[in-house]
Amino acid sequence: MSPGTATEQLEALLRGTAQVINEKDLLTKLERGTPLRAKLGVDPTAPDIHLGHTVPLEKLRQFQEFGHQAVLIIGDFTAQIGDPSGRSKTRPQLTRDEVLDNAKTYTKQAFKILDRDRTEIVFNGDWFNKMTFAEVIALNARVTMQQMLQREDFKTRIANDQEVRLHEIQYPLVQGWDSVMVRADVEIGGTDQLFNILVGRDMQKSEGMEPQVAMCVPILEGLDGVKKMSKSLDNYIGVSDEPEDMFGKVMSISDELMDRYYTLLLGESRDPEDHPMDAKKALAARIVTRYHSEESATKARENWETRFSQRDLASADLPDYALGDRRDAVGVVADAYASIFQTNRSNGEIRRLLQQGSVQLNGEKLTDPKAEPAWADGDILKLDKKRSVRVKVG
RNA sequence: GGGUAGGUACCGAAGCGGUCAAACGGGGCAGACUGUAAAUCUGUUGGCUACGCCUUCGCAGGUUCGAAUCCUGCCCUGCCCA
Repeated sequence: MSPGTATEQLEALLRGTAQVINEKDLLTKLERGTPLRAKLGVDPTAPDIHLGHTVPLEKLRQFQEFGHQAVLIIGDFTAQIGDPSGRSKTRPQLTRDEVLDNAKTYTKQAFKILDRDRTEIVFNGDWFNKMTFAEVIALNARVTMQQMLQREDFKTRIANDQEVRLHEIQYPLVQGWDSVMVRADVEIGGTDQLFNILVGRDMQKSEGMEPQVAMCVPILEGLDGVKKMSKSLDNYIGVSDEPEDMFGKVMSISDELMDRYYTLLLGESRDPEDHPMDAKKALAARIVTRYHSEESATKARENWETRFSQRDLASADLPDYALGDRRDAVGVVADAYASIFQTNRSNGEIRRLLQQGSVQLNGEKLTDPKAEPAWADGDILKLDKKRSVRVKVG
């Protein structure tokens, strides 16, 4: 992509955004022809980034492609406060070590999307950890309580008689101050960040700076299609997920959600002539290609087809499960879940799964919890609809 | 500081001396149907060495044959007042 005129850039940059405050300011800034500083703040509350995070990251990269400077703020400090955005409850606070660990993997993954050479990484702890209490108070004096309480999240919580703790009210302030510190021209964020970003504008104005443009991108829904994609809800597709997983997760979404993913992740709409399933396979393959490679996408697709369309587990590529000490149905299934799928299930739960006909051994339902089948090398053990393993003995 | 309403399983919310591992709804999980879709239907949803046993109803004690339910103290939250 070449820099293009200011108007061309504007048009491209506005694509896929939900709200921009305001377009005129953005155009003015673009017309100056000097590289803009586009800020994106991320709180490393969890190590892995998922497709939900990629929406603003892709937007940031678009700025880079036009020759602008990306400023990625790692909220090592803010992560410890906990962003109340979209939250109905106070977030648990993280320790500094957890945050720094998360930050490391986070940036590594972010560079799957961003151009490293045109990204400036800063930690907001660099300035906040140095602030004196007097300075903190002074920061607080810049805004009014009423302004902070205008925030939707707080309003609803208050309306529902739920607690709002004072430190949460500080969050927008802190995020806003980041904008001052990095002299942001534009701040990118999800629509739930609008309030915080606007506080940044106010802060910059009061510092005599030109206010940043608030650019909000839509929030990506998670696999359930309702709630926002997040690690804690376990409804996410991680950019580091294995190709097979990634492909499978995309295939499990609803058709409506697929349309949403098409626009938000690929920036286009799907061909309504295509069969929804084919469209979904295409989407899945493109996502896998983006974060892995075309080969792994093709492979993932083929394997998915033999496994789920043709239900041919025998020729599918399945993880190997080395039989442990226990040989009874409950023991083996529990162990397989734990060792291969990192899923801990209680014996009672496994017993239920067996009785409900979830488990199959070489295509035969295994319903007796106490059964001790004669396990053989290469047995196909299907734990549930989505999870199967190939048994290895000894 | 005073008054008042509360703290029940993943969430919301019943229960208010035994029949309570705790109604109901949501969510989750599994099965059927299918396109590993949605919708729908069914089952299930504390743990275990399982017709029994153990741990749960903010925490700690107490009353009682017996407590989520009664009493005492403590902790926490909302609301009103100061």
